[in-house]
Amino acid sequence: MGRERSVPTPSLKTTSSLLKIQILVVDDDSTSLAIVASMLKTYCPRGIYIYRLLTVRSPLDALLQLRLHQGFFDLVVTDLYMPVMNGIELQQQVNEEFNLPVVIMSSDDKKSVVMDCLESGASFYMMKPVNQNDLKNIWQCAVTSKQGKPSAIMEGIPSSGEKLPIEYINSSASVPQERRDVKGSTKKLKRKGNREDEDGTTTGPKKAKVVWTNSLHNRFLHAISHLGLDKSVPKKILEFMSVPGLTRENVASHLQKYRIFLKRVAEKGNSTIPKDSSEKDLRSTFANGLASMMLRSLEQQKQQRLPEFVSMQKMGAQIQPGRGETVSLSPDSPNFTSLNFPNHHQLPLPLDQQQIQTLPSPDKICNIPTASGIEDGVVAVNNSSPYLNNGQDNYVKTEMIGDGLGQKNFNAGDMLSGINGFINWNCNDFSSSVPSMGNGSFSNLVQTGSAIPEQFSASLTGANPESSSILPIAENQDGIGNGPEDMDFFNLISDGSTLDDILNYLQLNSDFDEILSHTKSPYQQQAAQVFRNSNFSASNSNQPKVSFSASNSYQAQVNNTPSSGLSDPNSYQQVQGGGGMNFNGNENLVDAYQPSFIQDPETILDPNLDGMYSADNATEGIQIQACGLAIQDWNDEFFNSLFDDDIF
DNA sequence: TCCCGAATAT
DNA sequence: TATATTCGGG
Repeated sequence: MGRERSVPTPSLKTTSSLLKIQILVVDDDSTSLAIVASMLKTYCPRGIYIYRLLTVRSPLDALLQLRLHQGFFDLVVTDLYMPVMNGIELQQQVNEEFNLPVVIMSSDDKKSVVMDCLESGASFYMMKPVNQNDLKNIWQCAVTSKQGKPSAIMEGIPSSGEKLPIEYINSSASVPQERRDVKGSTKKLKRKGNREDEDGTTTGPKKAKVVWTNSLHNRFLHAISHLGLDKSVPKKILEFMSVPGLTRENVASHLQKYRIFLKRVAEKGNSTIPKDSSEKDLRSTFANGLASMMLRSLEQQKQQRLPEFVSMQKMGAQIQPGRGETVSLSPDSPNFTSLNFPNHHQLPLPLDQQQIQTLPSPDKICNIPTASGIEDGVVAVNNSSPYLNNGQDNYVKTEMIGDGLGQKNFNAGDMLSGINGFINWNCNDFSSSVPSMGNGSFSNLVQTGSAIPEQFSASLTGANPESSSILPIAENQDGIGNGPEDMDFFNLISDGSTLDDILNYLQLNSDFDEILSHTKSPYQQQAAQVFRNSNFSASNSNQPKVSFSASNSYQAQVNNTPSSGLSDPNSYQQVQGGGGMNFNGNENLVDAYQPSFIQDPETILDPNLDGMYSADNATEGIQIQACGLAIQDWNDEFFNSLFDDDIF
C-alpha cells in the first residue's frame, strides 16, 4: 500500500550508480530527531541512496556507533545543545577520531554560536527548523565525504605543507578547451540535452568545474581574513589557500562573486530592501562564513588600526549591532564594509572602546577543562570573557558529579544550562574522601561559598584562557529537550493516532510545509504503520511490555511515566533495533541520556526482526509507552519511489 | 609580462 | 545560478 500514487519510473539508471550514503543523526530531542531523519529521507536527492540512517539521542551513543563501525558512516548530523557533550564537542571528537564531516544544527540563532560551530570545524551549521536548502548542504557534505575527499573537513588555517584537494564535479556540458576558442563554430556542437559527455575529442584531463564546498569556501575566507579584505587578490588568496589544482582563475571568479555578495549585503544594510530572498542568502555558504570572517577581519583591523578605530568610536561611527542587525564600520574606508546581519545572527562585538582595546582573539571552544575534587563543594565559574560579561561578573551554571577519585570532565556543554549559578561539585565516594585540594584546569574558575569550600581550588591553566572560556550562550533552551511539546508529540504517535494527526501536529507546531507536501511519502506511511502497530501492555507482574510487530527494524523510545513520584514523568529511555530488550524498573530512567541499548547496526536492517521491548522488575505503577520510528531498509523500489518529486 | 577585475559566456 | 573565460588596462 505504500505506493498508491502513481510512481513514474525514476530517471535513474541503476542502483549501482547511486551513491550510498550512511548518516548518523544525533539529537537528544526525540521530536527533532524524528523530523530531521524524516526530512533527510524525504528529501533525498537523485543520485543519493540513503543506505542507512541511524539516529541516536546521545552523543556518547553516537561515538559508540562510530567506534564500533569505523568507516561505516559518511556524515554525522548533530544537535548542538545536548547534555554531557554538546554538538561542538562531539564534532571535534568525531573529527579527531573519524575524520568525518559533522553538520551541527540548532535553533540557536546567535551569530556567535554559528561562528563557534564553524570555527571548531563543523562542516555546516543548520538552523532549526531545517529546511530544504539546508538539506542540500547536508547532501553535499555527505557526498564529499563519501568520495573520500578529506577537504570535507576543514580545520582552521592551512599550515604550511598541509594541502587539501579540491572537489570537482564532472561538468557534463564541458567543452574541450581546444574547441572553445572557436566560439562561432561551437554552435554546431550545441545540443539540447547533451547527455553524452563521452565525445572524447580531447584526451587531456577533462576540465572540471570547481565546486566551492563549504570547506573550500572556508579556506577561502580564512585567506581573506588573513590577508585583509583590501589586500585580497586572487593570487595571494590562491597561495594562502594552498589547494592543489585550484587556479588563480578559480579564485578570481569566486572572489568576484564574493565581492558582489558583500556589496549586496552592504546595500541591504543601508536601504530597506524587502527581504524577498534574504532568507536564502542567510543560509548561503557566504552567509555562513560571514560571521567568522567578519570577526577575524575586525580583529585584524582593530589591531592594525586601533587609533582609527577609537576615533571612529568617538565620532559616533560605532560598531554597533544596531538592534542586533547592523554592523557598520566606517563606510567610507576601503577597509571597512557595512554589513547587515540577520537578526538571528549576532556578532559578539564589543560595544565600548575599552572592550575593543582589550578584546582578545576569540578562540575556538575546543578545550574541555577538567577539574578534580574530593569532597562536595560548590564553586562558581567566573566568566571574565569580555565578550560576555559586559563589565560585570558573569557566572554560568553547571552541575557536575565528581567520582571522588579526582578527574571529572567539565564539558563546555555543561556550561550552557544556566546563567548565574554555581557549579555543584558532588563527591560520591565519601569513604575515601580525604580533605585535600582539588586541582584541575577549570578556566576562570573562582572558588566561592560551599559546604567545604576550602577543599576546592581551581586554577587557570592553558596558554589562552579564552580558548576555554564560557560559551556565550547561557540562555534558556526552550524547545530543546523533553519539553511538554515533545511529550505531546510522543503521546500523539504512541496512541495510534493517524498519520494525519501526526502531520497536523507537525503543521501546528513547526514550519513543515515541506513535510506536509509529502504526506504520502512511503517513508511516512511506513512510519505511521509502525506507530499503529505498537502494542502497549503491562503484565500482571508489573512488567510492562512493549512490543512491536513491525516487519522492519525500528527505533523505539520507552517512556517512563510512573504514577508514583519515583522518576521524572518526562524521562524516557531509548532503545534501538529489533529484538528484545530488558531494562530494570528501578533503573534510572530519569536521565534521558543514559547509555542506550543499541542493537548491532549490522542487524538493524534485518527485515525479519520483530521487536519486543520489555521492562522487567519495573517499579509498581510505572507504565511503559513506546513508539517506533521506522528505520527501513531502503531497497531500490522504496528508494526509487521517492523520486517522484523533483526536489533538487 | 604579469595579473587584476569587470564583463561576458557557458 | 555558479563557475569559467575573455579581455582591457594598470
